[in-house]
Amino acid sequence: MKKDLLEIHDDLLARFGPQHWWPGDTPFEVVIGAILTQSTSWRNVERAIANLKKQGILNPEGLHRIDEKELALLIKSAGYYNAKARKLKEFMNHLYQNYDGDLDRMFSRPTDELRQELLSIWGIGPETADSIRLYAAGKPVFVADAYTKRIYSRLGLVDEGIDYDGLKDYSEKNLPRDAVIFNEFHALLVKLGKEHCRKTKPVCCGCQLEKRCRKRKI
DNA sequence: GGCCAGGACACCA
DNA sequence: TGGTGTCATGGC
Repeated sequence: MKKDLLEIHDDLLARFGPQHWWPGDTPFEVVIGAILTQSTSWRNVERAIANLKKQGILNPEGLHRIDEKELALLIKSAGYYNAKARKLKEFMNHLYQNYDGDLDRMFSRPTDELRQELLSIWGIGPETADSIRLYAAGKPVFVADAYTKRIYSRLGLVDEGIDYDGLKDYSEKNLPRDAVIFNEFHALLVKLGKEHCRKTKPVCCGCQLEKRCRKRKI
């Protein structure tokens, strides 16, 4: 079974090439992007990030100081902007109250404790917490998302009703525990999902995995 | 003009 | 515990 997911990883890597995830110049930028991209296309997030950079506040001090309502207007393009502004401020408050704004200190905590801590912050759920751990902190944890579920399900690897932790556990048990592979595989699954496994497409049309897909709509 | 996008939370039965 | 509604912009 372990060979199975790794084979898919290798197939996708050969097909699409390295994805160079996560887009972001610093770990802090990755954290902000992970929150902003919740249920939102990355293209819309890029505009919001560009606005924050333009204002010179894409750093811990800048986002800690800015007023929540003012922040909401700057990230408007990312959608759900009021909710996301609150989420960003909740994270910043936590970071300053516990680590004096030092992200490295936060990331130095044991991986499991870091997850629990991130989940305790309002607005950070399982996927965002794991995205932060993998792509910002470099921890070897798998990030499952809607594309992972759709693709695994269509390949018949998991049941459609599987939850987030089930997807994550399945992936981690069937792949080498390697941050580089977890990083690339998640990015490749998103790439595949965007191009070939959209919600309204019943199968992964045209891709190398087509033979393995079951012709059913989920 | 409808569907969808790199989720999470609140509320209710 | 599981299902549903809400948050919202922008590309296709």
